[in-house]
Amino acid sequence: MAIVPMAKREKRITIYDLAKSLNIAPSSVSKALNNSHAISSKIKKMVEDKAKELNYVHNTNAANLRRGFTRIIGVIVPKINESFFANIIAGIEKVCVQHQHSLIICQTEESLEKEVNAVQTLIRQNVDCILISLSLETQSTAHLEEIKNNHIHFIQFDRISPAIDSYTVVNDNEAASYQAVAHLAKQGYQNIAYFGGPAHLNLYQERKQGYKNALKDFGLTFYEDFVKDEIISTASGKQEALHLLQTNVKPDAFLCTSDYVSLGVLEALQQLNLSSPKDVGIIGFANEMFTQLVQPSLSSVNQFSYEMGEQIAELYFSEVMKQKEHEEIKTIKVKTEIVQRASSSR
Amino acid sequence: MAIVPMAKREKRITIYDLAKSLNIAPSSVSKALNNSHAISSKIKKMVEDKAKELNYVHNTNAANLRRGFTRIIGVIVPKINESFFANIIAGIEKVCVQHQHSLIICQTEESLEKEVNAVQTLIRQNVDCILISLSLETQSTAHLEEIKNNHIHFIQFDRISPAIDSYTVVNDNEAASYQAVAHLAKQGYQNIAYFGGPAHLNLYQERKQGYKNALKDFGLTFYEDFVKDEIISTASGKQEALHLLQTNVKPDAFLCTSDYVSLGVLEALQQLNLSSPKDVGIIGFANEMFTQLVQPSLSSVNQFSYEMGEQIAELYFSEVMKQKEHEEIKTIKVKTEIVQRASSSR
DNA sequence: CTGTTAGCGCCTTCAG
DNA sequence: CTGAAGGCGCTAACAG
Repeated sequence: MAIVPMAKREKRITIYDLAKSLNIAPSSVSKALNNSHAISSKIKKMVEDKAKELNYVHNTNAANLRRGFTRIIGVIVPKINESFFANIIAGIEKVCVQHQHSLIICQTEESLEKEVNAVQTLIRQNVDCILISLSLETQSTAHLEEIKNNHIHFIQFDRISPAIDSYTVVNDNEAASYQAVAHLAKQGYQNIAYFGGPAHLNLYQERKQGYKNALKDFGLTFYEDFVKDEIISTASGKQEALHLLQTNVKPDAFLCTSDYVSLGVLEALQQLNLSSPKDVGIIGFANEMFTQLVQPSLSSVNQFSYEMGEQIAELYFSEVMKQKEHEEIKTIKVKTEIVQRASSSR
Repeated sequence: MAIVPMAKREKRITIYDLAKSLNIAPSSVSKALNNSHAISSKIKKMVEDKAKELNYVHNTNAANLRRGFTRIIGVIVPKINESFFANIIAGIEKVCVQHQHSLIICQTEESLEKEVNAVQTLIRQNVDCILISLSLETQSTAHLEEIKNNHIHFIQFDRISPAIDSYTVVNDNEAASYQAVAHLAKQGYQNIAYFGGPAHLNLYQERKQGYKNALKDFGLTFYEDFVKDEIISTASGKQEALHLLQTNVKPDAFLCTSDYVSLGVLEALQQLNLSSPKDVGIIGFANEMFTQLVQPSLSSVNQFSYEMGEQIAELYFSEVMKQKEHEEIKTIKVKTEIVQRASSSR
């Protein structure tokens, strides 16, 4: 019985094949395909045509290995499917495509362990740059040092650690928070509570600071009990609001660092038969889609997440990429805007 | 004046460095690092320790080039920041991490041109598999053929083209739509309109078919004018609803293939001083977060997007990856569920 | 402007 | 189980 030969998997077309069939040198083919100026437009044309004819596909991998860089950017976020981060990724992607770069995306699900793994993976993939927003768990930065040690550029955004030197792109959180409180104060609210996230994150410290500063500037009383640092979900927002609203000295407004928390506060009000904005003012952060759809509509700080994504990527292409090591690093502040809706308008 | 030498950029540590410093062969190092069985655990240990000591970083690029595959999966979606797709991506990512694979993400922004480019890019990157949901514009499939020609696995999901053979992961759109109409009928609605997307997409054809079948089975009248195929935004939903609700024979319910369209219908009702569910029933698709927050809350078909993402990836790892070419392909249907809320409960 | 040469770092034969 | 050799496909450096 005859042995049936394996279907031979046709070999990939390489620049050598093109070179051979055109009787020129492989390096010339390479130059032609890379649009080098050191090649005649005649050869360029020949090569392009032949490449099309033979269905040549450039092997990015081989080129990467040879060149030492990849035109790939790694992005690490806590959750891909949180609209704030999804928007940022979309913005980054848009700009990266313009610059012919690809994007590898990792999510940490708020776990330091996964964040460390993600960094590892991206380093091994030889990405040119890592764009990262830290997980809630992250307090150490050894893994970020690894990025530097491997001479990979990196930019922190939104949830950053000041413990490590890097380019950063953030909102002006202190100012945003200040403005939110100022807004509440102007609407006549006097006892303003702050529901923020874990204080080890810069971001929340700044928001708290802006809150405190505004209280002082507007002559409002600061109540230690009104300041909560671990409120980041609808459930915890509701629970804590229920608690505070049944004490002696109660808040008449809430500054929440997340719209989801605002939602929880709103639920608490409904349960207590209080109404917003009449009894209690609410303002959140992120300007999620749903804030304009609930009753009453929720005021929020628009963080311009999509634009933040664009700016992160643009920062990379305009400066970081070109930069020699040990140059001056830079922080970009992305504008914010108070979106006043029903929940804080009285 | 002396010439200052450039800071020499220390060279990357390779398996050769490890081999040299341990007095063994590079191939042994490779085997050790890859957990080959053809190596003693003694050497394995030595190598691992030395790798740690010298901060060795595996160069995935070089390995990819040599091996011919990359453990990278490419994902192409219309929009990263649409929650349906964001959830799918998140689900895919979760499973890929478990299998030590990375994800390159591209968005087409509903443009065929960008879709073609994305496919190109991913092919050049030597991804092992492409997971794709088509743009609204996509009617040709030449670029998908290219994927096959380059022997790259691929799976279509949600917005698929039947014009090309491939694994697919979709909802049972016809059944979902049928159940939605059945639900409306049971609630006593009789004149049910259908607001769908472009009919060249399979997905919408199926939903329309399910709608038609249900009308028939429940003895409801089919009005040609109640069927619209290009309604995919809140604005167009509102506009078309305003139109239909001011004709002689008006619908008393709307099946919308998107929650955003449902929202538009709701706006139209408010403008016409009609109320839902009393006057008009509404049900949408996707079970977006906001559907439970608006007044009245909106019924919707839950498509289990995150789970769909997981299943797509699992399909790849459990079958597609292992498959020889020209084997039987397969379609996975992801369950759906009618989420009944106020807008269709009377 | 074109061609030659020499690796990038790794993995996979195949010998021993 | 270990080692030697070769090449994945490309580009950069240099020579002509």
